[in-house]
Formats: sequence, structure tokens, C-alpha cells
Amino acid sequence: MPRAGLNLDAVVDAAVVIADADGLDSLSFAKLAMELGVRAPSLYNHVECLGSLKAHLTSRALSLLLDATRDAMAGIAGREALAAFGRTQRDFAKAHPGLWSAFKLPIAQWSDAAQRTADSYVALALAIMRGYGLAGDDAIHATRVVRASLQGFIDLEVGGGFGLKQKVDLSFDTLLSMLHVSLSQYPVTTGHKQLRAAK
Amino acid sequence: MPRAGLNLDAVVDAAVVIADADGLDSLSFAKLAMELGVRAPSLYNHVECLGSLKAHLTSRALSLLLDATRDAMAGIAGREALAAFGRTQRDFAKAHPGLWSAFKLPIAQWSDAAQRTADSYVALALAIMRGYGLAGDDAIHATRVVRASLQGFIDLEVGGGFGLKQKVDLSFDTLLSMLHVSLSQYPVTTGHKQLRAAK
DNA sequence: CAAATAAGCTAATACGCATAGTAGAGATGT
DNA sequence: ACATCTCTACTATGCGTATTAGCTTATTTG
Repeated sequence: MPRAGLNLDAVVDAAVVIADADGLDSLSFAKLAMELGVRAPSLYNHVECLGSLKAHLTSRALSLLLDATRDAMAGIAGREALAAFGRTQRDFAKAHPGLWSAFKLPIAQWSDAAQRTADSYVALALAIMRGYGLAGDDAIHATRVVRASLQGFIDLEVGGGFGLKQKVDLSFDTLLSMLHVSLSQYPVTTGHKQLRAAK
Repeated sequence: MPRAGLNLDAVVDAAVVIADADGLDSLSFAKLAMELGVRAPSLYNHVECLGSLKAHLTSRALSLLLDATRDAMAGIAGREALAAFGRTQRDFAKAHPGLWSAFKLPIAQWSDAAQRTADSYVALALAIMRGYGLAGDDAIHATRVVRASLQGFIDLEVGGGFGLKQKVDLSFDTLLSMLHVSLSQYPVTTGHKQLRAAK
């Protein structure tokens, strides 16, 4: 019985392929072992359990997305930076649907490294906010809105939530435009109190 | 062996309780049967399979949300209608986290009834868009943005994606305000071409 | 009251993750 | 070259899922 020469990286690589092809939920040790030409229990020599493997997938996903976003945002600011940020996220989700859904695992299960990578990613978003003149609590609220709307849109698109495929690109441009418009006027016309009073 | 007197509604009721309490993913026939005082295989007399049960949960969720949203939106329009639409969705997700995640099941598995209910719900959203003077493709794109951003925000909140709990209410108001501002100016300042040219 | 319907059961299959213990390949040291 | 040691991959096993088959019997229907 010759050795397969596995290591953690090779296992995670194969898991990425399976997750992207069949969906993260259908990633199993049986399938993964088959892919690697090995029996399922052998994987426990490289990974503690299935949950741990998925945590590694989350780390991998965060690293890839962070690097791609840094590249895309290099040297630009304002509306262009916002668009680059959003488009990179969307492109990543389309290229790696399995890794994309790895972001939705319980944050409590993320590794420390993943948490740090996520912090760096949030810092990129906050940099965009600075370009719109936002800081402090304003920047936090605005970042949450940007993050939530991008993630919601991409989830819907990847999950097949939009009926007509053709015009989704236009809808995404609309999202970016609406974010840009409202960020440009924040917090002047937003006024939580006004909205609450109107309610 | 006395009969338990089950039927589809009773089974779905119990499934709702379990899904909301423990999460949709941990809804199992074993747990459900235990809750109903019955053995697991007996459930197949009322439901085809686990996937079918979850489809019923989706239908139930859509009906509840549609009714609540109709009530909340009765007699109001514009900014107030938008806020009522969004707040009803958020309140529903908090009250029924299990049912909320049932919305994310593959749409292909939805029943026809669920699909029709969803159409009615989209009609409510389109009515809001009319209040902002939007129709046709503009309304479709704007509806997608509203739907995506609300869903993304609520997913993040329910999933624990926001660090500090305290200010999430403010962030949600920010989201509603930003949507209102950008919808009010749509499509004047949005201009897909402008953004694309800038890119 | 008899017969048909259907709700509950037990038993069994198939597949998932996970652990324990074993054998041997590859590395290391003499 | 040989002996030893480590660690990878294995077989065997257990437990928890969903699901099916076939039986029993409560309930309903004619």
C-alpha cells in the first residue's frame, strides 16, 4: 500500500474543487477521499474533523478574496473603489460558489487567522468609506449596509434567486449606483430621526 | 398502539418549532418524531421526504410573511411603506429564524403554491416602487436591490455577523434611509453608463 | 357488523461522520 | 547495510441520519 503523499494543503485544494463543483453542503469525506485516491479515515491524519476542514475552506476563501480585492482596489478611490470592491466580490462568488458559501459558516468556528484576514478585509471597506468622507459610527453603519447589500445580491444571484439571467449585470450596476448615490449624500439626507418620526 | 392523530399541518407545526429553536439544518425526522410522540418512519404517512417537509416550511414561511407585510403596509406609501416592508421582514426573521432560512432552499424545490405566494410578495415590492415613480425595468432592478440588501442585512444579523449588537437597529435605519434616498433619485443620478464609463 | 383505508409499528438497508487499533512505507541513526 | 522509529493509510466498528418494506390494528365506511 503505497502512500498518497497527502498534506493539509492538498486536502484543502481537493475540497475546494468539490465544494465549488457540487456545493459546500455535499462535501463529504467519502467524496473527498475518492477524489484523492484514498480511504476516508485516512483524511483524519491531515484534518481534525469535517468542521475543521470547512474552517480551513473559510480561511482559504478569505485569503483569496482579500488578495483579489487589494489588487482590484490598488490606486483608486471613491466610486471606482466601491465598484471594484463589489465586482471583485461578485466575480469571486461566481468563480468559487463553494468557497463563497463557506463565508456563511458560524463565525464562532472561524480560526484566528481567518478572523484576522476578515479584519483586513473590513479595513478595505472602511477605506472606501473614508473616500466618501465617512468615519466613526457613520463609517460603521455605512460599511454594514454596503457589506449586507453586496452579500445579499450575490447570494441571490448565485442561489438562482433572480428569474431572468440576462439583466442581472444591469441590476448589479444599479446596486453599485444606488450605494454610490446614498453614500455621497450620507448622512445629510439620510437622517434616522426623520425616518423614525415619519413612521 | 393508540394513534397519535397526526396530519400534515400538525407535522409542519412541530417542524416550525424545532427549526426556529435549533436551526433548520438540525431538523431531523428523529427529533420531529420524538416531539410528536411517534416513531420516525410514521412521519412518511404525512410527508414524502425531508426535502418535501422543508418545502412545506418554505410555503408556511411565505404565507406568514406575506400576511404580516400586507397588514404592515396597509394604507401607507412611499418612505413609510418601504420602512414597513423592511421592518416586517426583519421582525419575521427574528421571530422565526428557522423559517427565515427556509427561504434559502433551492427555488427549484419550491411548491407551486409557494411560488405563487412569492409572486404576490414581489407585487408588494413593486407597489413600493410605483410610489417612487418607478415602473418597467427600472422597477425590476430597484426591487432586486431592495430585496437583496434587506435579505443580506437580515442574514448577517440573524447569523451573528455583526459584532456589536447595540447599534444594529441604527444600522438598519441607515439601510432604509440609504434605500429611500437612492430610490428617490432613481434613475436620475444613478446612470449605469456613467458608472461604467468611469470604471 | 364486515370490509376497506390508512396510521402507526418493527426491521432492515444505505450512507454520513468519527474512532480504535494495525501494518507497512519512508526517514533516521548507527 | 541494517535496525529503529515515526507517521500515513488501512480495516473494522459504532452511531446517527434518511428511507423502504411489510405487518398490525385503529378508524372509518358501506
